Amino acid sequence: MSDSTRDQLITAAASLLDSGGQEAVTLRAVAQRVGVSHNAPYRHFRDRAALLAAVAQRDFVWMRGAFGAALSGGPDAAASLRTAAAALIDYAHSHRARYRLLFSDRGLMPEPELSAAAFACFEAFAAIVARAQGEGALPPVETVRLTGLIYAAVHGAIDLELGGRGGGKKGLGSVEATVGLLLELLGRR
Amino acid sequence: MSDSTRDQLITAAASLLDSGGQEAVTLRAVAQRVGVSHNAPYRHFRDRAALLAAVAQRDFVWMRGAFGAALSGGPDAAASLRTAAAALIDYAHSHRARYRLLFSDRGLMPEPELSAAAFACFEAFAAIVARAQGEGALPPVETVRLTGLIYAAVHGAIDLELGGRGGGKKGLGSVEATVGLLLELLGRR
DNA sequence: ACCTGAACACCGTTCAAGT
DNA sequence: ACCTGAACACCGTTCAAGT
Repeated sequence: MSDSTRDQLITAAASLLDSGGQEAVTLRAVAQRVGVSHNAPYRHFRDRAALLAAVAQRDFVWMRGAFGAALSGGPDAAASLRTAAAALIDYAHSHRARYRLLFSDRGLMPEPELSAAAFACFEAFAAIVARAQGEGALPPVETVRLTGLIYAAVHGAIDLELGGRGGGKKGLGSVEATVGLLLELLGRR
Repeated sequence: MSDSTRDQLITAAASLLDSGGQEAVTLRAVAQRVGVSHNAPYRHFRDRAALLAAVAQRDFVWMRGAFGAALSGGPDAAASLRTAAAALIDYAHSHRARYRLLFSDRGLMPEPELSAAAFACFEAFAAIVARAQGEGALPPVETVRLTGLIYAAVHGAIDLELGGRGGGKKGLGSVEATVGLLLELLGRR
């Protein structure tokens, strides 16, 4: 059984994002990869943005699963937190354009299903933070706010690097080092 | 004395960024605002990216000045730090597309002058962090790394909000609140 | 229900000229 | 040195048909 045309279009778009970035994802190139005419995608997606949203949707679900696995897999919540952050960083490095599609792209969020998937992903991360707070590895402030802070810091470090703003001459270390510093400083009490 | 055509093109591009975002900045629209033919910009900029880089360059210089003013204007370094962060947040809210151009856009940084301006801006921010450390308001870790962390967190909070990822349902507060929480937690020792 | 081919309006960029 | 008009290759999107 082969995938449906719709699934093939999503897969082709994701692959083009990886190999050539956002600008490489033209509906014509996507259609060509699947072997359909250049406007066949309009039978499955409202427009280009909706196709990209479908790619993001799929990845948000995967990411949520990775966070869930991190929570149940570590020896303690602090380790789970580091595992989750590492998963996010690895994903960003392996799929630069897709990372930005999920976490930076404006004009994608109106899709309600996508917002829900993004929210579920955030909640899975928050569950790890909550447990780490319970274990005393993070300060006992309101969990949502603390999660928002850590999420923002990790995202910011990744995004600056992807945009070429973190590079060598500024002297700031890797994304991993920045996140490590944050967790270390938050852990001291 | 009117501005040079080059300056007028930069101003027109910045204005279009504010009113319609990146996609509104077509060389044709820019040229039309200035009253020249649609390809006159090529006499002043290598291509569209170079024009956008010139906009970013101008704003990086302004931002560096704002950081410098924050450093010399506050009663103490902690206040200067909050002023600098507030300036960044205000700029992001007032010029959404321009903020992303400066801090997220890939494929802009190759321009060496722009990299230098971005670096100078970061250094001005680092000077504030260093003084805050000297006053005991921030932990005594390596200044570059701490600056990178704070920069990343502020940027991440802003970028998530600009991308629609910070919004209401997640329950995380405003960018100001997130940054405030970070500085509060870093200040406890 | 799904797909195709032609067409439209729009871009960035290049080029041969013009002053 | 700076600007113009025509042209090229490329897009997203729409539409009238086809099976």
